[in-house]
Amino acid sequence: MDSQSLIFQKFRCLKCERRLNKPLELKCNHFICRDCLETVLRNHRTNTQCPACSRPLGDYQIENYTYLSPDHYISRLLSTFTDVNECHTCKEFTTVKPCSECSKDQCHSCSAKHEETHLQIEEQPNENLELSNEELEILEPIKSYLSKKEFEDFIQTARNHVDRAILKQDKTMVYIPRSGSTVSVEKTPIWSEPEIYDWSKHERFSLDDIINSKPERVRQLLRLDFNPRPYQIRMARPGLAGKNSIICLQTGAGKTFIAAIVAKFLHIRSLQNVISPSASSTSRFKAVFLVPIKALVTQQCAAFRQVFIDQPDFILKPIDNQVGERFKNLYQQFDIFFFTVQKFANFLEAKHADLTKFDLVIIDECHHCYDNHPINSMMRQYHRLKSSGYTVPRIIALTASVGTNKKNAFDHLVHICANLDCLEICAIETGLEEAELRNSTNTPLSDTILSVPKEISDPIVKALKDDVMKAIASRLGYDISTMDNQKLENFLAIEHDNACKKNDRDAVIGCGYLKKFHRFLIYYDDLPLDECIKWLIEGLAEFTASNPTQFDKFCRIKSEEFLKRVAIEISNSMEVKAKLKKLVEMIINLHTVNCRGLVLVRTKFHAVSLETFLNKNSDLKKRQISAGHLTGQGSAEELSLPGNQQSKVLDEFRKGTKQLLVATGE
DNA sequence: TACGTAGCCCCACCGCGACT
DNA sequence: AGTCGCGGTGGGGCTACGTA
Repeated sequence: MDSQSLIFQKFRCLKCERRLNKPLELKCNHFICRDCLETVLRNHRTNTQCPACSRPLGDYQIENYTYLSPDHYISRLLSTFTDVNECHTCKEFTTVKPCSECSKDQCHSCSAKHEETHLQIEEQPNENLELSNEELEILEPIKSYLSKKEFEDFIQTARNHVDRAILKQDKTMVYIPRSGSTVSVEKTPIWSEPEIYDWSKHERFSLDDIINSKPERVRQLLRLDFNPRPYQIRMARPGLAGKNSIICLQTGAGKTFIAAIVAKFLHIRSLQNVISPSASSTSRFKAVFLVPIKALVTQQCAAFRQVFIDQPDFILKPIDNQVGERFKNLYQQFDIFFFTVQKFANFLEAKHADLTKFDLVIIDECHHCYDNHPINSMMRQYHRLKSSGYTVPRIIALTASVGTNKKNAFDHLVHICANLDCLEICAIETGLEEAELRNSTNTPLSDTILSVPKEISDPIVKALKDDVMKAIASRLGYDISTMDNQKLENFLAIEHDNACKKNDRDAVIGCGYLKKFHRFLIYYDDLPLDECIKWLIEGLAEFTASNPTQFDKFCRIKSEEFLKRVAIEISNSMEVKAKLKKLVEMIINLHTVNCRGLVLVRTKFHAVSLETFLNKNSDLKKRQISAGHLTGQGSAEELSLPGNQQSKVLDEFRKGTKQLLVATGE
């Protein structure tokens, strides 16, 4: 790095790693962008620290910053070097010029190459692609990796994939036509290859023996105890051939087995190489399987053990305690590792593990590889290593939902491909494979949307809105009569904040009451009255101050009036809500021996109270249907379920002591 | 328990184009 | 010129999840 770069290094923001924008000097003499400091303060709230030296920043207030005065040397220097910034292509901090086409900063050495990419795009007369400027911008980073032909193929594949994924009628399937696919390898159908490599006569087998063999043969060669499906073999091809690939397949279609087949092949071959004295490679094959959540570690590990059934000792069993330093020993002993991605990222960070020492990284649920997700931070390290000339592991990425989680599917897919360094997208082909998949997996028989008539004005809602809430609001000078749910929610949140800042006790209390009532109305929209009332009474208990003001008393009287009113309504034996009736009806209709049901709801409270409601229902009791609830561990509420209770509920559900599961998570 | 990562839903807002 | 509908965007508020 030349001296210029070293100086500019100093102008980097500690947080965003770009050139300082509105620089602020912290007490520890480190510099940071104003916006970045605000982010730090907002996100860390209590434990704010300088990103460089970890000195506490607790006494900083967003409102109190003074910008560095213009005569400060950093500001002065920055204003002199307006043409200094990070080069968009090589990421070096140096003198740059904005590109005349896309106005992205380019350094002197990159600008020519960069301009070429625009020329190439202009040359493409292919009107089928119809890329917008935004799309071209997205594609820019990956363009430099690819030849023109590869780039076109890639776009075509991405386009087809997205179109198919969006237009598909059957939501359980994702298609990708072979013609436009970048899976450009062998065109020979798997079945038509007559010659089969005979494992019994030779102790070695090659790549071709796997990719061109019938399932039975692959089973024999890889010593599996099941027949892989033909599409699984086809989708394993890029991986077997040493290419990074994204395997896009619906849940339950055997993504994990595809990865396992690749891993097993490479593993067997590496063992042969280790044994053979003439072999160039002397190290054993190492792979790591990364999953986003803990529960998947066990699940995927079990799937791998099924594939490595003859050599399970190479697979590290899931370990839930701290590994840390011990990882180095484990690395020697085992060949296949399973981790949550966060854990693995931590190992890398702490230098317990070294990415370059792995031959294969399998990334489950790879659609998360985006923005600041831990998977992506690991991939950033991968890219850094790759660009510095290190040998990096190959990637096999698994997902069921690429291109669907973000607002712009195309953008998402391309980002995922770029982030994962994958140019191959493997998905089910229309025709034979599609039919096969349909036969071998459980697909929904039907989906139905049931409509429930809107409830006609409920006396309880009316009483709360028109009487109680209105009265409290008008005392505070709010007009909430015209606000709908969302607006009111936002309004109350803001007013509550303001009141806290101003230390306006009455307004804080009032907003507190209104928020509770509003929440109650939202819950009551879906849930049985008794559960909601129970929740409300518990919630209102927090407003019993020791020395109540006039306004406190007013609010309390109002809410007591309301609760009395509700008690009367309940004693008049109100009808069960239409929605809930329909739910019970549906459960009874669909119920058969040994079947299970899953009810998905929005909040934890929904889950818990719906469970109670269902378990109380006499019609369900008669049929011996009982429900359990499953929520996340979340933060410190009594409604959260700790991990062990989660598995307990799931166990009951599997065993069949509970046939219904009410769970959060949409 | 606190924190930081993420997604989803809803609404307000904006710009655009078609229509009156 | 004004109105309407549409689609995209951004913010607020909620959630789940893993880690320390």
